[in-house]
Amino acid sequence: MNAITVFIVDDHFMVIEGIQALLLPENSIQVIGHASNTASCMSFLQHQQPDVMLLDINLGAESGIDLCTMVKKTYPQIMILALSTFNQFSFIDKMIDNGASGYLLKNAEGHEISEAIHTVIKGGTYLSKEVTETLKAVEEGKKDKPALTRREKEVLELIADGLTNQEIADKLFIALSTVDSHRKNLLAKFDVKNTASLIRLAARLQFI
Amino acid sequence: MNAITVFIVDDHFMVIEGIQALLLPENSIQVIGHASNTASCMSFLQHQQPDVMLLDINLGAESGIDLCTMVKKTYPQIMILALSTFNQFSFIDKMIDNGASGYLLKNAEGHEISEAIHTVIKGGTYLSKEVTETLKAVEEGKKDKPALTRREKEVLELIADGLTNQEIADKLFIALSTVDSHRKNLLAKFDVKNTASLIRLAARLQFI
DNA sequence: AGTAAAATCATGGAAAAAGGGGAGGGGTTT
DNA sequence: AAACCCCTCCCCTTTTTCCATGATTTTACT
Repeated sequence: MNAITVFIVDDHFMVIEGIQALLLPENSIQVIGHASNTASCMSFLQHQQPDVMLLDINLGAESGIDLCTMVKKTYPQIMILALSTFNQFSFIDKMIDNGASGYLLKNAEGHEISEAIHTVIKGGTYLSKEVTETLKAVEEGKKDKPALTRREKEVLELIADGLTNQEIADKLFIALSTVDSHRKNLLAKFDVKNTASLIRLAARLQFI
Repeated sequence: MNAITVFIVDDHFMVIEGIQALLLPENSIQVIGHASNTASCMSFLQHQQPDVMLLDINLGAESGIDLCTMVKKTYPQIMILALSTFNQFSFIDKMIDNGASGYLLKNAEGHEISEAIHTVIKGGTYLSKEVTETLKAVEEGKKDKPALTRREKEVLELIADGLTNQEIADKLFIALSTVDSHRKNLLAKFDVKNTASLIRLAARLQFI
């Protein structure tokens, strides 16, 4: 059986060296090259395609997420294993969406890398343990965000813009008392008791 | 002349391997060990002290910044070179404050590491080029942020926490009218006219 | 067509914030 | 010593928000 060929894309020289050192003792895996940016990666792939690609999601100014999409479009048979320091939902989600077969954190143990490579080559999906936990936490966390109605969002925005209830009423062509109602509902939904905490919480939850 | 001894602290196995691989050809530098957390680092230092320590600022759950302080307190002669993926002012600033002699980004070229090590061993300070630029940018950026006094920051935090002026006064053991004054000054400095816009702006400018 | 949710409006009162103006004491800088 | 900033405090007025309670009309969905 031939060794699995692996190509590494990372803008951190240290990491490329590290992965190579870690995979050296693995006879079933062979690192056939590496790149530190989009251009040199695509240029390499024109001549030779690995079985698995270890791809850092953060390539300095460039985006590993975009590169993932590009590679998958042209070479769908290459299995991509995302590599990242960030255990953040937005990244994980995007990479999986864009065709990655796994998400490996850089603090992975030595054996995890080869385990992940063997998993994805068989068509499986490999996620670091912490990553799985993050995905779960996000699912649960979604419940923490209050579900706002269209109008409530609108009013919230205007409050954050610094308008008073009267000004909001004028802008939306509704009565002062209506704005007051929406505002009360906002305070209730966010479970806060005044504007200051409302705005901070809304900001943290990315409503504004 | 003896080789410079180096100790590496990083929770990313790949990075440790990578640095070792990169420093291997350097005859003047010898890696004498590595650790991936605070405890094993301190325990190593009890038996042996390196000339230079490469210290990741982000050790998973632990903080490299705190470790830096600890090490410098007990072994002031060890030169510490901060290692990070993040080119962020707050980190850079804290590490330098806590006694680090340099700040190296992980996307450093191979030769940068040994260059940095040689610089700090001579008592100099080594900052990656991008880091220097960040520091400059922050200096300029400061002009956009209003300069708040100690007390104003304190009051701002408490407002954001949702406390009323009276509650803040009680907490800080000052009169209601004083809190009122600070609040008025905050509105003036941020050039806004009410709490909502104050909090949003403060959040965007990273005050809270 | 029926009903649940959302949006609309109202009244009245208490609490808090905003606006304006003034003032004294402590510390630092020039 | 004068100038300056910060922190402290006060008074008074107006505006705005917060709270309680209740009701009507749209809109959206089964």
